[in-house]
Amino acid sequence: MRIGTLAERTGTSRRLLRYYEEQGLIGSQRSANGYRDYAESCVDKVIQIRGLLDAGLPTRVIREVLPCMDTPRAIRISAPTEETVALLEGERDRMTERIRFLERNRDAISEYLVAVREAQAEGAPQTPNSAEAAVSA
Amino acid sequence: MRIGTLAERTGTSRRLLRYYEEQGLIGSQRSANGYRDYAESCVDKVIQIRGLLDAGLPTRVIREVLPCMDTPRAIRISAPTEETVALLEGERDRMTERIRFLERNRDAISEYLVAVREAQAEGAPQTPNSAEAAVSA
DNA sequence: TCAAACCTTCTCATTGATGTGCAGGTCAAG
DNA sequence: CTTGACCTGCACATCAATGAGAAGGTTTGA
Repeated sequence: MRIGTLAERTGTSRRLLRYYEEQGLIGSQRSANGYRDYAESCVDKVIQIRGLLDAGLPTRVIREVLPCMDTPRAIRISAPTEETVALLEGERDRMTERIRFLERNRDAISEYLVAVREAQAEGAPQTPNSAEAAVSA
Repeated sequence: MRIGTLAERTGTSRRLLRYYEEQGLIGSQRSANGYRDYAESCVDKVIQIRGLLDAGLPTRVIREVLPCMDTPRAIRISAPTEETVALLEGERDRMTERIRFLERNRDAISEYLVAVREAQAEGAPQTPNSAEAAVSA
């Protein structure tokens, strides 16, 4: 498929897809006229890239990790070197750390939201902002 | 405490602490000589800022969120506007999404690592890279 | 008291990562 | 021939963070 189709199907701009290619995150064939020609699997790949970037992983890491998660999974074991395995183990651990971090902070926000609701429900049903004056010092 | 102490206790650079103040994330008193004087609570605050930034929240959002998470929690509810609450709910959901995504991808890496180990153990004990030739197409 | 070592201040400039905009040109279909 | 999708390449935008330099405060020990 061409870049416009991929852009539409993944919800990213054409420009960004070229950027990801430049960064080595995705690849493409070229048609005779020079147009990029993407495989079907690129759709999932791009979505995955978006997710990983949004999760805070830098492109450098995604570039390493992504080839190991090709679909269909079973086909490609692709003989990693020991260094690659070590790197992946490291990344896996870092991701676990990151997950914990996110959970802690999300929970803090959640707790706050609960506290706000409670304060609004019991404390000041008439003026929702009345807590401020009492506390703002 | 002065900036060097805070930097040491939070593991951030002095430079970055000044930057956070410039961004409105933390505050400080000034001593007679102009030196910044930080409250004890700043230690936790800075660590939390680090966590939230790492979680992908922009400073603009953290600036909104942070006053809501002051310790001790109970004292300050600080009357968020409805917009802030909505924003926080959005961020909370986005973080949950991110967590799910990270978990999925981390698990994919884990699975891959397991598959690699199995392949190495059973398939080709003599040449660890022999899988590559069979698959690399 | 003096000086060296260290800490702090401010400001301007820069880096690195993730994108976006746009100009100038090519290609293909109506 | 016009329109729209595509190409390359350069510049720009934003955000978080850092570097460097000049000037002044603080501490400590000779």
